[in-house]
Amino acid sequence: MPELPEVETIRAGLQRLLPGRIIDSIDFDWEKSFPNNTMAVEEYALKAKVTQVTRQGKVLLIELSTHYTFIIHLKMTGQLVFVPAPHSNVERQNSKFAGGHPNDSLIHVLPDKSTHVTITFTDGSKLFFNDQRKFGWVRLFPTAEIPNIDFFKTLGPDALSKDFTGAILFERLQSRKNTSIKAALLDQTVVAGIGNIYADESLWAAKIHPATTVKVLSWKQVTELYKVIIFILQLSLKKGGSTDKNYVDAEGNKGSFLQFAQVFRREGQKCPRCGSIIEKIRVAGRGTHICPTCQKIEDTE
DNA sequence: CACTTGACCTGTCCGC
DNA sequence: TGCGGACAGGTCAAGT
Repeated sequence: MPELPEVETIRAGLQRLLPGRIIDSIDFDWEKSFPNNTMAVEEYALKAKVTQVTRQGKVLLIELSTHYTFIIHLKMTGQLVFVPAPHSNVERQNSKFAGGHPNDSLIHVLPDKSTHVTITFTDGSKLFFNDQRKFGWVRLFPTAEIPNIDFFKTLGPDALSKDFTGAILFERLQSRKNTSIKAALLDQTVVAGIGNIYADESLWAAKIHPATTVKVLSWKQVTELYKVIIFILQLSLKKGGSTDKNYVDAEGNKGSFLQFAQVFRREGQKCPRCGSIIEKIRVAGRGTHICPTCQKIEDTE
């Protein structure tokens, strides 16, 4: 369930840790976690240098000096954890890690049974792709061809980019006007980066019932929804994202945003705004958390 | 085309 | 204690 704040936190960590490193070898134990042509990997990934790490929505892009890029989707339980070389005192005594790497234990526990891809760099450091449920994947693509992939062609604006505004959200929602607002927010072709946690939190903050049909929402409501989406995503980014079960950042640290969540995973507790008991219902096939008092279905039909 | 549902997986929890 | 089944949720394929 890494969503935009989680993927961005990982990206920022990897951008500090990876550029300049040279890939020495790649191992994987599950074909679908690393669906790539062996020849292409040997020719364009091995001995390649990492140039930069970027992100589009929930997708991470590790760009290489060979003009190929690793496209990585973590789906629900994916992790990307960097571990310095076991005996690299230089790495482990730098300013941030003075006194030892904050997650020294990872050096000893990784790889584990959820590790499906391991990228080893020439300096002995490693990047582990762990994925308990095996839904995620690491794919190698020519960098120039990425914009032509269907997923990226249809991807909506990144929720934290300048291209995403209240007016744009309202406009893009018009293509999904007969579905629920929750389903529309989860649709990555409308806006990229929102998943179940931030959809529920945003709709609670905007006082909109998740099952509300998109077409009945007013301009004012959509504008308010836009504002709270940005606020919540930025707050989560500051807190290092949400750790429910599996999420950790590039160095194995958990995020603390769920401590600040108002409704997600809080069924049975009081709504912080009105005191009603938060309920868990099902909308768009997903577990959905609402305050039954603050979030009423609007019926203008 | 718009929209919904099931499949992909494994770990966990709940009821019997 | 063990076992079946529901559930967790991002995306795509297949269905209506």
